Amino acid sequence: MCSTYFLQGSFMDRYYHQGQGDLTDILRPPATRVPSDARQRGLPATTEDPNLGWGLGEEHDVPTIHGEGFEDYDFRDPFSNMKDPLLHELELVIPGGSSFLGSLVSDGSAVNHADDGGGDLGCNSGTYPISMLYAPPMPSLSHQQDPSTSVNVMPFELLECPLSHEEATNPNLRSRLTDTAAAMQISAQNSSMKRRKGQAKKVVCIPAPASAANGRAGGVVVPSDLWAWRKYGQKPIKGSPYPRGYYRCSSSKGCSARKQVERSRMDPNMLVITYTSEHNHPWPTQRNALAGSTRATQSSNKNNGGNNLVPKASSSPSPSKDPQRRDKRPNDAVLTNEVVPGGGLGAYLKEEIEGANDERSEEDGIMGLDRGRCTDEDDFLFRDLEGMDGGSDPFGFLLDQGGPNENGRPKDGSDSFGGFFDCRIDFDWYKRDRR
DNA sequence: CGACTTTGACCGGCGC
DNA sequence: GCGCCGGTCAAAGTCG
Repeated sequence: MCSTYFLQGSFMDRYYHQGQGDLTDILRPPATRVPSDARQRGLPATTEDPNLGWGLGEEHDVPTIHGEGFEDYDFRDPFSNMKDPLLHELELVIPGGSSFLGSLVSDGSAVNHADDGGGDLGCNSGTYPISMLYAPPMPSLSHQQDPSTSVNVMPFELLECPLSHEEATNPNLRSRLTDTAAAMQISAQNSSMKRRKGQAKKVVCIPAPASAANGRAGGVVVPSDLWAWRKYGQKPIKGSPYPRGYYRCSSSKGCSARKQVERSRMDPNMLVITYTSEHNHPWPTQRNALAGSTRATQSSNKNNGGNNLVPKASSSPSPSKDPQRRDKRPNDAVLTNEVVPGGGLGAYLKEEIEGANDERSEEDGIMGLDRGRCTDEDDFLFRDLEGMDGGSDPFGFLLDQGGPNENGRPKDGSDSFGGFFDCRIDFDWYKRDRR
């Protein structure tokens, strides 16, 4: 059996809605409410609950859950032996600085709420699930029995999977949750993960410029990280209508850090960013980050940087016989870097994905996207992106608040990803079976 | 000039 | 062995 664990939290909303937001607000989980019948339900009243083990002496956000099935949630189990799970993993993994593989404790009795027909999965108004930990049934990651806990210790690769608010709250869509997990599994198994065992890899799912997609004005927060990235490829991905962009670190020559950015196939409002390898250089200074970044900002204002608007001259070789190589890279995604002068934390990641609402046949959607199309909605998205507050660092939660040390590493010695886990976020945990 | 993006070609792993 | 697929390379073009 394979269980999928959902993390749910509202920190993104909280952070976004706070505008620039003080990182300390993210690093420190705020006191929040607990269901009045928490005791009857066996829920922890506060994070002091030793079974929950947050250990911060503050209440944390236990979501309001409506409908049947909620009784099946047991926040004390299977995490009864864990401290903050993310940080637990951090302790296990980060010191090596090269792997995000760890163990997640499961009692093997997770409940599948995707099929229970119950009501609200548990999203408070204005919150949405952030991510999902998925335990891929990889041969090398078979379950192990932990004799001390009598529960299954399920190695997992940290995947944070798209889960939209709508998916979480709409019972009709909830069956897709398991599909999402499956899609992530397929993606993972098809990816270099399988070919590069042991390579550090982290998948982060973050909200895309959802307000643009939703047509809401303003307030778009686009993820950024400290590093400067240069796009070196884009490919359509089988099974996904959205292409995947490939980026490598341009902050320093010879840096092997890479990331892949794609829009979630399940929720176009979510971005799935996959980081691989590590930076072998100090965090870029603002000056470094600025290098070569201005054009990206400008080009994004013109849809795609210009190339796709003016068809490339016939200098390109003739199309390949390989159907995959035949004009299969739609300009669906444009992700560029933007640096915030004085912002202190470097490059924005700007993104536009075209065709999020396109209705395509699978064949067309995956293999035959028209190149160079750009919808009014995309224009709107760009306008929205331009309206971002340049002084904010919307992705700063990924970074250790203390910044890097002289070696370019976060002060705690973790790798560049570690800062992400340094953030204490009031996650709520759900467990869910995946069949 | 040097940064960027775009995009067809190339490469290697994997399944059949 | 072949084809599919994901990841990368590199030429071409853009931009400040």
